[in-house]
Amino acid sequence: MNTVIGSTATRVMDVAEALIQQRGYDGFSFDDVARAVGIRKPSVHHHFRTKADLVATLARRYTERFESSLAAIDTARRDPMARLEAYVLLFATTYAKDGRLCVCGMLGAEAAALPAQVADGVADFFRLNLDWLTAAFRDAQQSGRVTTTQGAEALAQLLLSALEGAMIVGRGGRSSVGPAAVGNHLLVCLSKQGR
Amino acid sequence: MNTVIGSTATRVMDVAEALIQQRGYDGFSFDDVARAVGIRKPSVHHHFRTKADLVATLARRYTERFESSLAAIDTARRDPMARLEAYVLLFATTYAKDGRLCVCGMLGAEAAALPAQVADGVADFFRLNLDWLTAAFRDAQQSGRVTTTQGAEALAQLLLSALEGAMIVGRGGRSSVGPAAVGNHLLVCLSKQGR
DNA sequence: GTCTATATACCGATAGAC
DNA sequence: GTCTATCGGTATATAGAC
Repeated sequence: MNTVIGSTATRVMDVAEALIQQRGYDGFSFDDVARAVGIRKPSVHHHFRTKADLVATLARRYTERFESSLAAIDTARRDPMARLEAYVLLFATTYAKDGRLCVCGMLGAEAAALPAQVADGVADFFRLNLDWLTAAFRDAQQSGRVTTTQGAEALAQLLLSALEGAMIVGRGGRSSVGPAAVGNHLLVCLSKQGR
Repeated sequence: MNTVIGSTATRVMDVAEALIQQRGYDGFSFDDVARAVGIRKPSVHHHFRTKADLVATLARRYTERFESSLAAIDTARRDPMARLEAYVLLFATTYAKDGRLCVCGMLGAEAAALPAQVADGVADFFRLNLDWLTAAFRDAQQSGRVTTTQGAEALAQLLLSALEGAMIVGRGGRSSVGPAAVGNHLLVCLSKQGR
């Protein structure tokens, strides 16, 4: 009996995900994953034929989990601003765990050097987020909680960019400021009260 | 007589800089640089003993050039909003050239896996930018062009994060939206007119 | 499903000739 | 300043035994 939770394939994805968030696609190897999981390198290949397979699968899982979180926010919150604040919290929670970056933020930076199937998965993540945020900002504007004349699509791009960028600036600048502070400051600026 | 402009060391840095902006620190090799410059791998080592030396030197040059650009903006523009718009243009110009990322944005994402001397250079870049932006936003607030109640330091973090993030979201999401659009939208939201 | 062993290629870096 | 040759290490990936 093994006390480690989850199948080997799941544990491989968990470890690879954390390594990508800290070091990027080119910054980790199958051997790194194998050591952390407690198996040998060829055993990793048994579960994922290539590195591209592993990361593409892992990116899809990441996006699906995000999709679930967005659905949960829609269910739990009615107020548009509360939904946007909950969205910021998704990024803040990731970053709070050892300064981990968004998986697709890290991969997005490396997109020009990624296998096509991985880059496709990254694009899907951003599309999902922008669509959800656009709807959320449209609601916020219609309810009068956000009064800028900017379009909802532009506000979605702005918030997503600010959150992804805050992780990188926070890490690179060794700052205590992260996506939580940056995201909430932006929401205050956009809301009626911030003026 | 050689028609290529600049010393070999300069050309090595130019090529390495472009490779970092497209692929990141772990995404290029001395051999890649050598081929592009038209020399052999050991000749690159003659100019820069290690990869860390090369990238740290290149990052310093990048920051110094940015510092010159900021000084030029201060000289050419008096209006605080015009200065901020010119700042956005610095990122937009970089991104407009084949979708290149900010050197220190890319390296910032990889910071956890970088040699110390490189990570130090990245932190210097962000510190320089945040200091300049903080002063610019303070001026903009004192002149009444920016009326949010948020502190200038927070607004500096917000704009820098939005610009760095816009490059990554634009690249990863294969979007036509980049730092120019995102940065200018933010400035409109923060300015008196945008309300 | 995991292992040992291995193929093949590339990495950063160095020695030493020209 | 550039080269050929090479070192030692590691990368992704596969073959085949258990």
